[in-house]
Amino acid sequence: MIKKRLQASLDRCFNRGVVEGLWSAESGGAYAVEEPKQVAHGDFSTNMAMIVAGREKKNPREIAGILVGMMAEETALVDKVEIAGPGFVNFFIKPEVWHSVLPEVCTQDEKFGLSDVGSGRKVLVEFVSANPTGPLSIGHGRQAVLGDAIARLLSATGHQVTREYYYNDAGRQMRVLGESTRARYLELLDLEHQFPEDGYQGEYIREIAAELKKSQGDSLKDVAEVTPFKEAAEKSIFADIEATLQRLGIEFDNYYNEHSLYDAGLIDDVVATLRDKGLVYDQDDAVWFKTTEFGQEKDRVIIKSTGEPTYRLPDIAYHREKFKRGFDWMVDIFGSDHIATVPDVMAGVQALGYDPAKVTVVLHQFVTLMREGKQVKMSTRKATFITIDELVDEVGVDVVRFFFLMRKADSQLEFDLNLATQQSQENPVYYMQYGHARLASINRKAIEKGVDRGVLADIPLHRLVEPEELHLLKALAAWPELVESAALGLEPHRVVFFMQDLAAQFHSYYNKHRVISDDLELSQARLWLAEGIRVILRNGLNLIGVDAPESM
RNA sequence: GCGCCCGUAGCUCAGUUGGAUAGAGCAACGGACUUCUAAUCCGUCGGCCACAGGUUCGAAUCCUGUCGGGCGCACCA
Repeated sequence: MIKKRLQASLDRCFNRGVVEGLWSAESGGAYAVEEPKQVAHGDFSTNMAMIVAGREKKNPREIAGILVGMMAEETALVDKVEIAGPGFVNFFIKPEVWHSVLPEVCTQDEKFGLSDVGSGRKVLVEFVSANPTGPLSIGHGRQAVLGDAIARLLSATGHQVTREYYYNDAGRQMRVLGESTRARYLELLDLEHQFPEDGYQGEYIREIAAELKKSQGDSLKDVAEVTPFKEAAEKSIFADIEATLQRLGIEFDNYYNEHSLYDAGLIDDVVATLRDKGLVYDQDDAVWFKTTEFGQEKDRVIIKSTGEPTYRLPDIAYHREKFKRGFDWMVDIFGSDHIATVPDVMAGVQALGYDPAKVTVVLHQFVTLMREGKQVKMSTRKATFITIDELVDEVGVDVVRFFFLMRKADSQLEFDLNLATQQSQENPVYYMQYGHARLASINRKAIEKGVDRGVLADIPLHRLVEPEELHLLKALAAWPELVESAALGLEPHRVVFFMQDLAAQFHSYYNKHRVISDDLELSQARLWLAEGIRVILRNGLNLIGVDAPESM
């Protein structure tokens, strides 16, 4: 929030320079305000003089000098302005400005950090989208948590978010699922059966078959159709998936069935539209989409010679529907193994006359589970498969969510089970939760001791003079901007890192200074500082869907 | 062979649209509990940011190439 105020001041100076003919408007927006790593370089710093000087072919320090003169008039905000290095302009913010942050944090409370940068834009976040052929895997879990956190961030920043789960219950996969279920069913009845070669071997299929036997007896033994088995399996598996997601604290606004695209004739319509545009042709009994027109190496089949569409076609039709449904921004969250579909869908979107720039694909890399320093091998076919449910059973929801959000999406994620199960010390989840619990504990202690923190407006916040205190206040002030950029960049891991840093600052402060002391005024000021930190920690934990405990 | 992602401390990873002396956790070693929660803190050790060029006031960040790892490259999804 302070950074934005400074940015605004700087923009005014820049514009003034334009009006006064000191420089042209060209370099507007190209300069940055950042927080220097070195305290000696002030609270904020800008490279504006260097950027302007570069365009104007002038000496950066000369431009910086003009800027310093202008900014020195911003006395409400700035204490001191300095030129440094090759032409940086460093700003030292007045302490009372940092103090003024605290009432805003505490008054806005849960709302502090929320913004309306999204200005009500309609965003569709599509994630998980696993077909109901089995329990959610660890990889799905990462995607689920990532998508959920992104959706939370977007909601927090004034976007109108719809969470959608797209699935297909009609393809070959599902037929095999039905056949696998039937085989297990017949097996239970001691009847002759043949298990499909590429069938689903998981234990859950046996359970579904057992349920079927219980409810239907042997009445299905002569049914030629695979449908009842498929439907029973789908229903059961979907119920499990939803239960798993619910455990993780994830709810969808909408489940979109691929099949509905066929029912509504939208698949045929896409083909017809593309054909009209001359972007589709027939060859070898198949229908091809001229993806080469969109910079790809070769054209792709969208309808097989069997008459069945490939996955590309419904994907394209689905994305067209997203546009038609009026979304301003579509965020697709995919595992990296789906990377091949991205260019095809984008080409399709573009071919149909929509703007592919409105679709952002977040690709996440795989998760490797580590136990005792060794990778846990997983195979869908074999029994070594670990589900997200089992992982939650072992380490709990908070740890699972936190670990999945600790890394940026496009790096591979190593999930260390030994670390995750540790209830103490190294486990970074507890570090932040402990911080929150500690803060809550301070409040309880103050009440116990009869130290009333008083009314915020009357508290002498200028008593907060320690470097650690100003540093903490600075962090609180940075929270709204952090949320904003994490949201727009679709990067929840930045929230995690920010909070770890804040928690570290607090723990350090706690060990160095006492909040409650004989000095009532100072105690009150510090109690409110503690409250401010607690607000941010809690808001942050809420944002990533991790519990903020009052005590541990 | 081609495309995308990654390569930063012994390990796991951060590093905001290029910014000033590259950070954190873990591991290792040494310290701090009669005082608000020691699930904490403080200190020490640890780096040719894979490699080589280029772009410029300035590169871990951008461009090109090389090497190494992951994921794709179907008339599977």
